Formats: sequence, structure tokens, C-alpha cells
Amino acid sequence: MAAPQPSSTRQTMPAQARRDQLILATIKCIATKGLSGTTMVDITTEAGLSLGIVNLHFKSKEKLLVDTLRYISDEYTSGLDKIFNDPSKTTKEKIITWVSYDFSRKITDRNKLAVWFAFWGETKSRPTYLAICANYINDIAGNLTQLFTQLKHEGNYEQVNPILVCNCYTAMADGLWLDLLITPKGLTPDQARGVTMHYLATQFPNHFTA
Amino acid sequence: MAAPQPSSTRQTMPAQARRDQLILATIKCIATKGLSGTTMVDITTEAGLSLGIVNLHFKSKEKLLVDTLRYISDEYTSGLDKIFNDPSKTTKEKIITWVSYDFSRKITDRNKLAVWFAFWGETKSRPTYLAICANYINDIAGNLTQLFTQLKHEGNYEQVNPILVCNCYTAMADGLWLDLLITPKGLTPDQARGVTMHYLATQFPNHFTA
DNA sequence: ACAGTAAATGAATGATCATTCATTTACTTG
DNA sequence: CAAGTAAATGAATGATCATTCATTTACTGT
Repeated sequence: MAAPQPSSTRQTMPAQARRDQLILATIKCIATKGLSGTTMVDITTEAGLSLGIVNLHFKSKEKLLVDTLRYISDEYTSGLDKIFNDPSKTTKEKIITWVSYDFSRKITDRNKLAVWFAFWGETKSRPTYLAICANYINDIAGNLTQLFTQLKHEGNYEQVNPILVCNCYTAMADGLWLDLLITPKGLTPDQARGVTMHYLATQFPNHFTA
Repeated sequence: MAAPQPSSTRQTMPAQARRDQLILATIKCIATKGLSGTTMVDITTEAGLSLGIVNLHFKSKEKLLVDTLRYISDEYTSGLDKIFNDPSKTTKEKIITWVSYDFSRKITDRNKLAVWFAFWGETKSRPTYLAICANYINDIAGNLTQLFTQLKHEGNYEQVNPILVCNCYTAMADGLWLDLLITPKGLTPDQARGVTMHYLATQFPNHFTA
């Protein structure tokens, strides 16, 4: 992870780069030792830095954890926004790209999945975590519902309920991510993508195939 | 929670009752303080007992946590087994009962959902948790796939892929539970049940309706 | 009612860990 | 290159917490 200088001298870096370095180290630690099991020593060792560095760049461990959650949350939503706002794509293409993105390497990276679920598991007792998660959930639900609404009208799918389809897709994606995290010997990311496409084909049979 | 005697005298109880009492207290603590935030003092105070009692009935905090996971896991699977093995029900009835069970009060209790996700969030770093979860997942996947296979043949649904439907249903249920945990102002348990029925209706239209 | 046994208690212990800050090292500017 | 500033270090500190176990209390059988 962000290999330290091979030379013995220590190096100063721009604050933002150090922050990212520490967040990446935190992701790796949460994945390998769990949220409750990662210590400041773990994180700073993983980053190849000294113990005091976290309190220099973040104010506390808790703030580093919150920023780590925000980091993966922003990374995910910014990727989706790019797809959603791409004027060169049709509605159908946006949905297909969205699904492919959801099950791409970048998103189904088990280290990141572990971070997602680690924080989700604590949301009930942590209003700060909950706020970040709820925010991102509303964002994507709005965009996805809009895409399904467009496709409904474009394809004359009178019987389709876009909100229902959005709820269904979102739940499936979350559940499949859990599956990819917990039973990596089970479904592959591409098979998981196939499961969601199978569902979308039931709703928009003229646009998608299982 | 298991109200202590109103009198001032302390009471001895059968070991199994004490164990259950402590497990229930643990569930409540994990829901309110998170897995990483619950301490031995929290648990024993919640149970109305003394600090030393956990190491008397379980050997350590970790063993109590593992037994708590096992407790909710066994509770869930034993409920499903009862449905699956009920000879008085048709295949269709078993599936409907299964779905209703999945979104019943007992299962969608947010305290228990919080416990599920708390442990799921740590499975990657905790082989013990993973083993318990993986075990229960295989159990229910087998039974559910069998039900879908039966219904496929009973209803001549030639095009249905029971394994795919099982994966899809299971993922949806997991995702909907997450939704019930994180955004309790969003879907109600009954609406969540409706989402899954909507999906099942796409696969077995002569047996289920959205 | 009286040992004897099992259950329960909670103060004391020791380990773990986040945080602090005096010191060291690296960069910048004139 | 020298003086000043910013970044980084890590030993020391103090707080939190799981665990222990000597003591107390309740139950059981005779």
C-alpha cells in the first residue's frame, strides 16, 4: 500500500495525499481485522507511517473512520453520477452501464465491500454513519427511479412501477454484494450481474435479456 | 429485559436461563451501542446482573458473542425448517409462508437485524463468524431451491431456473432487511414483502400475484 | 436446621489502545 | 546557506475494558 520510500529518509507530502494514504490503509485494515479490530497502530503501520500521523491529519481515529466511509461513499456515487449524466448514452445504455458498474472490479473489491458492511452494521447505533449512508441511498434511488421511469415511457411498459423496480433492484444489488463478501466461492461478480439482468429482463423484456 | 426480582435478594437460576438472559441482553446492547461499542459492563447491566456472570456462564466475551450469533441464526433457520417440513402445506403455501416469515415482526425486529449486520460486517476478518453464517446460508439455499424446483414442475414453468430464482430471492431478502435496518422510515416490512412477491409473480405468474 | 455445594458478586488487576506533545527532520524563502 | 516554518515521529500518559478470584449469598439433601 503506497510503498514508503526505499531510502531511509522520511518524506513530507501534501496533506491531501497523506489523508488518502491513511484512508486506503484504513480500508485495508478494516477488511483484514474488522472495524472493531483495527487500531491506530494497525493503520499507521499499514501506511508505513508513524503513530502520531493520524491525529495530525485527522483529529481523531473516529474522524478518520468517518472520512473513510465518506471516501468510499463518494467514490461510488460519483461513478454513478457520471453514468447518469452522460448525454451520449440512451436510457437503456445508462441502465446497462449502471449495472455493469455495480458489479465491476472496482465496486466488488472485497476490501471495500467489507468496509461498506462494517459501517452498515453499526448504523443503528451511530447517527453519523447513518447520515452518510442515508444520504447516498436517497441520491441513487432518485436517479435510478428516473431512469426506470424514462424507460417505461420509451418502451410503453404500462404495467411497470418504477419505484417498485428501483426498490427491487437496489435490494438485490445490496444482497448480492453481501453474497460476494461472505461467500466469495459462490457467485462471481459477473454471475451476480447476471442475476440482476435476469430481473430487469422480467420488467423490460424488449430492452434486456437474461 | 427479563426483569430482575423486585425484591432485593439475588436469585440463582438454571444455567440455560441465565445464558438466554445474557444473550438477549447482548442483542439489545449490540443494537443500541454497536458491536464494537458493547462492553461487558453494558451487557451485564442490561441483564441486571453482576459483571462476573459472563465469564461464569460463557468463558469469555468472545464466546458470548459467538453464541449470540448462533442464537439468532438457529432461531431463524429453525423457523424456516418448520415451514419447509410441514406436510400439511402445498409447495405454493410453503413459499408464501416462507416469505411472510421472512418479513414477520419476529424476523424484522430491528434489534435482531442490527445483530445480523453487525456480524456480517466482521465476517471477512473472523472465520468463526463466517463459518456460522456460511452454514446457515447453505441450509436455506438448499431448501428454497428445492421448493422452487417443485413449483417449476408442478406448474410447468419450463423456462424457470430455480437456482437463479433462489439467488435472486435471497439477495433481495438480504437487501430489504438492510433497508429495514437503515431506513426504517422507508419501506415497511409488509411493503418489503410486497417487493419480493412482485418478483416471485414474474417467475410463477399462475401461483403468485404482485 | 445444618452442612455442603453451586451460583453470583464486584473490587482489583493487568492488558490494550487512543491521544498527547516534546523532539527531530524536512522543506521553503530570502 | 541560514533561519524559519511545516511535517512527522514515537515514547510517555491516562483511559477503557476484559478477566480474575476471594468473598458472599442462595439452594439442596439429610
